[in-house]
Amino acid sequence: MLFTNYNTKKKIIALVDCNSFYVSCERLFNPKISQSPVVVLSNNDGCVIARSAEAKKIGIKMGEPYFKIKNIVTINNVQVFSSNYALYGDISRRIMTILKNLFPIIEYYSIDEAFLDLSNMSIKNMNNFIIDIKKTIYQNTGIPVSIGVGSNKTLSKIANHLAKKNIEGVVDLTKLTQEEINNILKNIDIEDVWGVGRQLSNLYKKNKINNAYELKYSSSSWIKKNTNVFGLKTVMELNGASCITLETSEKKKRKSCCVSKSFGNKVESFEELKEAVVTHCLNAAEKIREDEQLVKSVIVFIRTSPFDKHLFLSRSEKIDLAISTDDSMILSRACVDALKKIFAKGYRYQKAGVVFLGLVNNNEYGQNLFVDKNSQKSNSLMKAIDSMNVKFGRNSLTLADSGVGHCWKMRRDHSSKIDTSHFDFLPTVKSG
DNA sequence: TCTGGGGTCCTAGGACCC
DNA sequence: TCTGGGGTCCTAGGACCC
Repeated sequence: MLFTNYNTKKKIIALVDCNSFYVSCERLFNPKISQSPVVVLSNNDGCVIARSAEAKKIGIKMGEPYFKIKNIVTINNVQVFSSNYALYGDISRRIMTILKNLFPIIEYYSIDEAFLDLSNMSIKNMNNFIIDIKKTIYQNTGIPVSIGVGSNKTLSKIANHLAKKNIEGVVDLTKLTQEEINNILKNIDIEDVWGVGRQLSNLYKKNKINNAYELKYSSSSWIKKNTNVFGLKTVMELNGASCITLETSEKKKRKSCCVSKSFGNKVESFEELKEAVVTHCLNAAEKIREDEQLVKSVIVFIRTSPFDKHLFLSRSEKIDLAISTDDSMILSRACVDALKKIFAKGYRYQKAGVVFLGLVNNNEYGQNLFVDKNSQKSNSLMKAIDSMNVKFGRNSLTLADSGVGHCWKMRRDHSSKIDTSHFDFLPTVKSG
């Protein structure tokens, strides 16, 4: 007989997810809109990326282009905001800090979600316990959250999906019987299962797998043959196994870094494209320097709008650097070289971007025979630029190639302009 | 007129080696 | 001379997530 030292103790995983996060952040500083329908738009005021419950109710869909819903917005007096990622990032850090202090085993899954491992805690009443977490976050930040608990990540996602719909805002699946869980899974549409996107849900529906219950009891050999290991893991987790582990490392470092933006107005000239590409390159360079990483190769891509039926163009060029670097000068030179190779006249470009690949820690790259003596000088120059930009705002100190006019820059017609680092935005409290 | 941005991971297929 | 086949590594593209 084969013995393994698997920890067979049942896992307890909680997923904390902020409700309509970007909307909730805007409401924090604007309590007057706490009952109104509110939406937050993507960069360039392009699409709807967050909706309040009221906005959902009047039929505004996730990802819908803003220009298509302008009528609904006017008729229903919907409050519209351009996205303010500096604000959302700041509120997110506050919430994650609270959670980290309470629960050391935590995965920061996204800007508004975290997985907690509660397996080793002695919790008498799970429902009361997670209601307390919810209250603590609300009291300290003003952001409402939902919490779902299950025996693995996939089931905690499903629990959270249900928690969003009930009044308490929390759901615990760990005390339920198999039959009770199955009845719940029968009411979860296949496309609402974590890890099942558009392609997979089409495939599943064609094969008569329409809900989470049917996926749970589908043939694993069929799943293995027709999907990938992720598909299989999802099925196993629906069956209660724990296959997708928590990524709990303090700071997950990037493996790649991409900065890309659509233009506020279409761009045709090489000069303007160059300005945009260099600006994106400098922003990406600042990000990877903050994480103390070096870049092995860069990709530059440009494209016209996919909705523009005439003259569609999408091109990219990759350049491998001789030596991994974090030097803005070298990186932007490489980006401009790449752009020269792919630029074509006569197109109305809608988007440009820069991707850094092969990121490594800069201390892993210490002693290179070919690192020239100027690199130390450049190092201190980069540090100086970064600290100036932290002090005076992004792009305040930059390279001449990144331009100064920026007529291609983003549209943000609905910004709340809230800046949590500024005294003007401290809320006023009146007493007596 | 106007349709987001930033990530991760997996797989197939090519190049190369022995 | 033997020109098959297995292994590894890399990359582009696709799918997924929020």
